[in-house]
Amino acid sequence: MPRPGRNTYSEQKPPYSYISLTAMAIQSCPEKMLPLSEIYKFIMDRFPYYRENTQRWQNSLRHNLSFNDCFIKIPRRPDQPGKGSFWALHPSCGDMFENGSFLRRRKRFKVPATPDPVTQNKPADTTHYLQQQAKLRLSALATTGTHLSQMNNYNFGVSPPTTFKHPFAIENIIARDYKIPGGLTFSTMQSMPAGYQIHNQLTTAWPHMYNSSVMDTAAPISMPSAEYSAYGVPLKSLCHGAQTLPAIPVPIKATPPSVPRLAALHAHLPAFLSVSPQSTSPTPPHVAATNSSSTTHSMSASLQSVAVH
DNA sequence: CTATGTTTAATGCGGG
DNA sequence: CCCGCATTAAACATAG
Repeated sequence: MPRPGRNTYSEQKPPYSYISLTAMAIQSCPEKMLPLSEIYKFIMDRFPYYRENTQRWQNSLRHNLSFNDCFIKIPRRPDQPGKGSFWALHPSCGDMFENGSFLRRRKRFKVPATPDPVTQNKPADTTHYLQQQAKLRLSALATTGTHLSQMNNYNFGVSPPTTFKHPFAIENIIARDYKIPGGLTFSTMQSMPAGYQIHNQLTTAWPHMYNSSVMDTAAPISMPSAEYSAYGVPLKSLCHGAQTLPAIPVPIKATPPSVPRLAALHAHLPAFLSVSPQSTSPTPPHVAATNSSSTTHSMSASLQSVAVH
């Protein structure tokens, strides 16, 4: 019998699917991308339920990452130590939980079936496609100052990068809530449409989520480097602002059906736009050297020990 | 070797 | 009841 304590609630299974949990984790960090291990950590840090049976749910989680198109892999730069890639959300997957339920999406996000304007013999579309890509990258550059490391064939689809954020957009849930000592949170409550009330309760009361102070200390589950993002971009520029674009992660989804033309794509773009890790790395050497992987897990560790009891 | 990824298959569950 | 999404298990590949 779970004794009536603070943990009673916390150990129940959170009302989120692995997909939403993962999305939360990813959205929670400024870079909008995380390595697998950090995703695990995020989840375990705030949802005690997932501190057990790790083998089971982590396998499921990995399955989800690979299986769902809404997650994309971002390669590590050579100067990024560690195993595995970073995981990010597909730029055009939008708010997958607009329907309000974090357990079940109304529709599985499927990458626009790779209409493969390239593979298909559609020269007209192809050029358009390429132009789109170029534009995307340019705007990315303009807003974030990011230099892209690797462009792969990747379909952004037509849907815009989602400008308006739902009150229940993952960002808003994750967004550090402005806590009041009482444990309540300010959110967009006041102006919340009636239909959202129920969920709003969720966002305010999260019995499953470790919030208080934990959020504040453990939230910056940032990369080993606190100064630079995965691409050596100063975090400050990417940081904060849910509106910041997802750091324009450059996906590397190993889109199965060949991608021969990618090389061609590169060729058509200004060199600085299509910098691949292998090719001339524009990254100043000092950037890489600045921080080693001296990750600091101390905080969360102590927190966990607290929660265990 | 372990962590990370990819895939397939079975099963559960909810909504239309 | 069927379809589609989610969960779980498990085999297998690969990278560090």
